[in-house]
Amino acid sequence: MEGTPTSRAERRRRTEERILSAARAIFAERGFQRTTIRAVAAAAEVDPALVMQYFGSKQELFEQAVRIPSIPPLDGELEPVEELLGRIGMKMGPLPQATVAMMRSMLTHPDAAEEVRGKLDAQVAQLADAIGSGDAELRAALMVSTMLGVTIAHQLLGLTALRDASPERIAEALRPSLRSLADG
Amino acid sequence: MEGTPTSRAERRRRTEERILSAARAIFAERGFQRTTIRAVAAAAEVDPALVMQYFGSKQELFEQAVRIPSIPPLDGELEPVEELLGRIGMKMGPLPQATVAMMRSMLTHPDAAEEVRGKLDAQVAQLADAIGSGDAELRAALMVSTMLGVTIAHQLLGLTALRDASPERIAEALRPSLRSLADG
DNA sequence: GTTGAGACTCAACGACTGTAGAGTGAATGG
DNA sequence: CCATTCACTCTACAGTCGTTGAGTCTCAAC
Repeated sequence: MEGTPTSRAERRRRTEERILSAARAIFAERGFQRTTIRAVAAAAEVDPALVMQYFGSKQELFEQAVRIPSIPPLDGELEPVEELLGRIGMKMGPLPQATVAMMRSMLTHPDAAEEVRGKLDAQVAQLADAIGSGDAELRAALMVSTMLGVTIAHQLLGLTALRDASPERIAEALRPSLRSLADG
Repeated sequence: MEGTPTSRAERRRRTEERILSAARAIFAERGFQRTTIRAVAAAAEVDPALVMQYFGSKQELFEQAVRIPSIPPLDGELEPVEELLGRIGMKMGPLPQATVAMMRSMLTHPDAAEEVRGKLDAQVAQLADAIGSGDAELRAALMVSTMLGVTIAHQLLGLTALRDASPERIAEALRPSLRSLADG
């Protein structure tokens, strides 16, 4: 009968996911340096040595935990600028923990900085392509930077004026500003 | 004859300043956690114990080293919005190391986060006052967040599209966007 | 010149960290 | 039923950190 619900492979998979999930949460809350293998292990109800056995090193655990989603400040697959502006609201909503972990570490962990810079650069290039005109790259970079700043202020720092504001309200207030950057 | 150029008090003052300067530089480069009392002491060519003797703790060293300047993304003493927009260029120039240290630590060091949040909140309130209309506070917060994001992308992350851009060009490209936030 | 203060260093502590290796016990496969 | 695999734990090492207390050496005051 297809074995107990917990076969060996299945148990392993679940433990691994439990560790990754705990890691994401703690990395997101404290950043790379202040996150401890022991803390992750405790949150996952597992021995610290097991974390090492599965992921090899703290750095690799971070990479695995943070992998997958893209940085949302202004992502979008070659969508026209107008369409993108219409979707800012969604991009202002709650972020995946992996993204928060990445952003929280980016100013103090060189690898995270490199990763974020790369992703943002890609968004800039893509957006500049959609804009087209003269100094499109600069203006695209400012659009991405704006989204980055608002996201940080809203989600990571918790500016009081933004803390209570709904994503929709923020998006609405922000749209003209971004449009003026896109149009030039 | 007013004594040799290095009186006792004078020597002490200089050593203290040398430590503070080294601390500012290293805190700015690595953030709070990754900065080591030993590294600061080495950079100041001093024994680590002396740093403790002068400042009591790493946390106090940080506070003293980072004290003084205000967070510049959008500071200004009750100046009218237009005047402020005219001065964005200056605010986009190179930052004081103390400010960089503060910003670099703000996502991973709770005390730095609290400090930055407080200063930015104050700027928001001040700016909202200058704007006046309906949802002035939200729009002021978005202006401050925008400056924050551009500053981070430019000075801390080094987005390639912004890295080479002069402060003046950035300011010029950014002005319409900020104006649209200020006007509503 | 002697004394005392004060700038500064030496050596070490205890705590915490990432990490490694040997071990345990259950479940798997023959 | 037995041998082996494998998820998992125990224990410990080596390094680094913030921090401390006792010391040294130099200069100023009497």
